[in-house]
Amino acid sequence: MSRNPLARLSRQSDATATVFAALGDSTRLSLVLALSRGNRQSIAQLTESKPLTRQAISKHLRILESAGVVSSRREGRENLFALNPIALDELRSYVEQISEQWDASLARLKAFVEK
Amino acid sequence: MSRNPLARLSRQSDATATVFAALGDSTRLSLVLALSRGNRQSIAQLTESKPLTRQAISKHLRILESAGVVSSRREGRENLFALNPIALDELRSYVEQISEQWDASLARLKAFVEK
DNA sequence: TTCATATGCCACCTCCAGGTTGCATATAAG
DNA sequence: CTTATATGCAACCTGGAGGTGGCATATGAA
Repeated sequence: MSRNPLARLSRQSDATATVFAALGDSTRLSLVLALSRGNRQSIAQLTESKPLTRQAISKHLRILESAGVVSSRREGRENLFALNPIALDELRSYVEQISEQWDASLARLKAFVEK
Repeated sequence: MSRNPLARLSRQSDATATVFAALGDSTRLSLVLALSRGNRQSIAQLTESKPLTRQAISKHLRILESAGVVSSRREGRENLFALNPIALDELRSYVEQISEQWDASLARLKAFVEK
């Protein structure tokens, strides 16, 4: 088990690409936005405000779910969706790791130049 | 100009979806990773370690560039690419805003239940 | 000058993401 | 029981994403 941050990032990168891809569609991003209010919402509710078919929204929700961004639970005849805060945390940590890596290398470069 | 955080998020969301989409491909994510070491690298250099054609890598780099994740500068006969830290900052801020929104709504819910 | 290297541009191919419609089914409401 | 609502599933369509190879061109090296 290496502690090399680049190696760690590279190991995670496939799953991370999936999460990024899930968020890389404006419809899905708007769904995430709608769910970020914290209320669990059914597919029908999430469809109401959007110019798409219920089936389209349903597909998007499945994509978000299989990426771990969202989780669902059947309740009666409706399927209620909510954000999965864990995915947000992982995403944030990934972005921060890349930023830090980048900042570190810039600092190294600066130190070298000023030497 | 509303101060409503959801409205602000929604206004940004199109550009943000583009950035997420740019990072939502494992090849491009690995390019970002390679560039996160901080050295400017040419297309040929970035292609070396990958099982793809130079043209494919070139296309991916253009996508990253038009999303603002990367910037390039022609130098002699080579085109040198580097990470654009601004995009990373914006991404981080977006993820954090969604997280905060989510946390706030959970807190509200908790307060309501415990009332 | 001549040769090798680094890119850009273009045409072309294949496959899947994003949408739609139609039909079946389960559950709530009257 | 009958009707309306909420979803799931499957077939189908279309455009663009991701790759390739070929050829032209600019620049560094011998």
